[in-house]
Amino acid sequence: MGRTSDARERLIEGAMALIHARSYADVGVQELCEYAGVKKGSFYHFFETKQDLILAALDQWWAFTRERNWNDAFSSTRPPLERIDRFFEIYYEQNHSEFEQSGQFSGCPFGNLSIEMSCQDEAMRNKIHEIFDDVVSRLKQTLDEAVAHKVLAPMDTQETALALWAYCEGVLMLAKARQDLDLMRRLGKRAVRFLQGSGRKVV
Amino acid sequence: MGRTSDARERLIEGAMALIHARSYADVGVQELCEYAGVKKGSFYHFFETKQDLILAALDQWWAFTRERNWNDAFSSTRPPLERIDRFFEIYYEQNHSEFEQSGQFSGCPFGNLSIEMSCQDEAMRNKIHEIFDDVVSRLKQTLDEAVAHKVLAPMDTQETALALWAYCEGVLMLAKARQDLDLMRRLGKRAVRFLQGSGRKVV
DNA sequence: TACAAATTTAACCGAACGGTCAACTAGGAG
DNA sequence: CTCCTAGTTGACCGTTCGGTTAAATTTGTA
Repeated sequence: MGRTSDARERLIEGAMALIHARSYADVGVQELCEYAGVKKGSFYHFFETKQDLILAALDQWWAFTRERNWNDAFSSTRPPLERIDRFFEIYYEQNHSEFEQSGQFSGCPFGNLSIEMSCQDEAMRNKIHEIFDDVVSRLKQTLDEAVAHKVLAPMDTQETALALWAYCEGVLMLAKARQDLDLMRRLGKRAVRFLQGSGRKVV
Repeated sequence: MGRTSDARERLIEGAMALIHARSYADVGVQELCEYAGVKKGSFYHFFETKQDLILAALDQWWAFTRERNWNDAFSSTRPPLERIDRFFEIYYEQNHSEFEQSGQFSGCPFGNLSIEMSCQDEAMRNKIHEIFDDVVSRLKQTLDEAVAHKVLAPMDTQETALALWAYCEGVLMLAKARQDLDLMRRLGKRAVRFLQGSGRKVV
């Protein structure tokens, strides 16, 4: 069988790069193909639709992110609250190096697609929903540990994990709107402080 | 002079409705015109470009939001922390009634456009940046008052206001990704609790 | 009533959109 | 060496994209 071909890989990688920097609707199949050095006919040999490519790209990008960043941030050698700090820090570092390469601060690829597509494409919304749940469950585990170690007061860790992830995405959005990387660094550092208000009822 | 004509108004109103529900790129000039019952030639009589219409629509929508919602939430008759609560509540109520009308939870029109356009259109990014600054400055005023009334510990109110707005947008995004209105209600109620962790250093 | 400005209309532009197709090429397996 | 198939190629489809144009029509004013 006619084997070997990295066209598929190049399409997936290019897709994430282009769409992260712009948007799903703004990047066409033609441009995706040119960027990857692939003819349109080949594109449709590997993927049924443009949506299909993006779904595959989301899978791959997410697996990569999980592997590369999270084993770092959520390493069990760190104290729980430091993991949260590191979690935000890694997001910052990534956007920082992207900024130095492209001169642009594009934010979170999942968050971006989520906003653009959630009301237009159920399959994509579901995939991103799953990814978000995955993040939230790791955050929850960390919070559980922090509560068990008594570095955080007892709280509804599931809800707080959701709130924490919302905060993270919100920080990315706000910093993107201002094209202000330093804001992201500063607001990231506040995450743990917010958490410390979560367990108690102070009047 | 040939006067009267609400074509311009109808275009602006339709633009916000359609683009809020979908996205800038996904809604074309043709569809905008059909929705408003206006021919394309008329569109370009009132607006130079599609971007021009959206810029005008942002202005109008923002003026409307300011007037209608904020005089409520930020009314000086409310205690400061209640204003924050009400701020989140109003966002919830709005999305709730939109959901009942359209069966869809579209999130924040400004946040949505911000994510889609910040890296593609400087004029739009600047407008949204200004809008965000406007929100943040009202939140800061409220926090200042809360600190002065000693219902909140001393803190950097500017940074906290930014964090609060980021949280709000993040909650909108997460709830949109899940199409879960109740999540928005619940996470909104946690906002004040997060604030109470902001002033102190608890170990 | 006449004039001019504001508005509407429909026909039109080239380019790009997502997607299809049939013919062709390159390799590995029998 | 032949056959099969995964992969490649470029021409092509109808539709929509954002935007233009010039002529017609409505309108307020003098």
